[in-house]
Amino acid sequence: MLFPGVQEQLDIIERNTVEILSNKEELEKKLTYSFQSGKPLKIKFGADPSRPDLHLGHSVVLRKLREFQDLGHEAILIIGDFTAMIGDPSGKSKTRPQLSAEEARENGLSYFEQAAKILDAEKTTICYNSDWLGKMSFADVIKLSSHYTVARMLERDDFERRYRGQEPISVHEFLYPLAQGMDSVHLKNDVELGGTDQKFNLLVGRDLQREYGIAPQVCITMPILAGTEGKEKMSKSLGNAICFNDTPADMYGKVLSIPDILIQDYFNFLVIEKQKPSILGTINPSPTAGSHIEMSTTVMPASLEDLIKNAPRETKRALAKGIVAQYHSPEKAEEAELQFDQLFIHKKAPEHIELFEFDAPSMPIIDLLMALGAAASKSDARRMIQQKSVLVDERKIEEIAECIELSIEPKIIKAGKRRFFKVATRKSF
RNA sequence: GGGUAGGUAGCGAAGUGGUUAAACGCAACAGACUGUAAAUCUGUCGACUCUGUCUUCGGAGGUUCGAAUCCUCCCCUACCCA
Repeated sequence: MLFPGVQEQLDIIERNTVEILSNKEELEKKLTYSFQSGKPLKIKFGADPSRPDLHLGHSVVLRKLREFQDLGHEAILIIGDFTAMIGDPSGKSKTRPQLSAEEARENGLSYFEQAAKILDAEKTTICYNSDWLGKMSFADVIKLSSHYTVARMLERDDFERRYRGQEPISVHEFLYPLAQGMDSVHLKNDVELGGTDQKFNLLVGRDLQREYGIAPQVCITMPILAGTEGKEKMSKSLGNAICFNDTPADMYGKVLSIPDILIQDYFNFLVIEKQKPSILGTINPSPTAGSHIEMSTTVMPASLEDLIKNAPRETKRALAKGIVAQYHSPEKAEEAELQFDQLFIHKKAPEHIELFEFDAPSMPIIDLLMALGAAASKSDARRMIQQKSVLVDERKIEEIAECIELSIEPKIIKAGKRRFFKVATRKSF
């Protein structure tokens, strides 16, 4: 196995990271050993299968894992099915659902399928931590917990904050970092990746490896990506996430909606390194200065900072297109952009609208909205009509009791600013 | 085991016998505006057979003309003392 030079590897690995713990030299040593012996390093990343909807925030770490793969190292994705089965109640009173063994496996599989959009699936090792954690006896657990002290646990900033704030901390919450650490003991991995919020857990793994006589892992933390609203971290439950499985149109629109100050981070963390120049190259840095005059055809790609400053809109559009292209395809990205312009600039219905067919010659508009899932209740549907946000074939619905005639020829229903449905009958009456 | 404070709509949080379907904030939805699904402004935001009706304030009973508000029991959560 041939690896790139150690320095070259370091440069790639170090990019976009927040911290390398305990230090870069340790990583360098591992890389050097690997380079000389021809043995790939084992890179561990733990996945939480209780939330199998991957979003761009996850991609930051996954991308780093992919970079390791491309350098010839072994990526190990650990599905934390054991911990998911117990149900992690950290947070407040958010009784997390306890997953059954099957659900945990299923979610884990779904996680992997999504992660494969970034990882080299062929070269990824998947492990389920129930395989070893599930076999531990109570005695093993007590022994494990004896390796750590309460004081050290309380070093963790959120534990400390909760303790001082007289908020509850369950004993098993102390066990979570230890369980995660046991994964590292079991795998004997060389490096573990995680977001900065995982720093403590990563370090526990390092400590435990040492306690169990294994070479301690290097911990690499990656930045936490802000969500589309620009403040909180990206998270499905906060509703500010862009998911791998979002449709091209959704994804494109969501990227465009981020505040301008986020463009730089998104570009740096979410765009594949080698695609960056070509994306920057497509942006016309001075679109505002006379749109009909082509200034120069041989401009060097401007720097990202300049582009954001001078052409935020164009930069963001290129970013959005680039991201959609990654998760779908360049064609879909192009299509998403056209559709977006169509919808928001030209205020027209998109070309592809989902068709719903019914077995009735006509339906009250309220029932129709319910059936389409456009309204949560009849009251909700009523409200939408009262707010004059429902259009059938461009005609605004004014009457709550109105019946819509259905035919084989589909009608287009617009509910709100950007929800469209096509409705038709299955047969003629 | 003892004590204290609590459990209110998706979340947070007022209300402590009578215009209270329940203030306010967030989220959500809609409209206007916009390079944007951002920001801002405006409106909506329990359900229904909708100018009215019905069901909600941890659960079950009870007091009362009338209860989220008072009483009893139960369940749950947090903290303090042991």
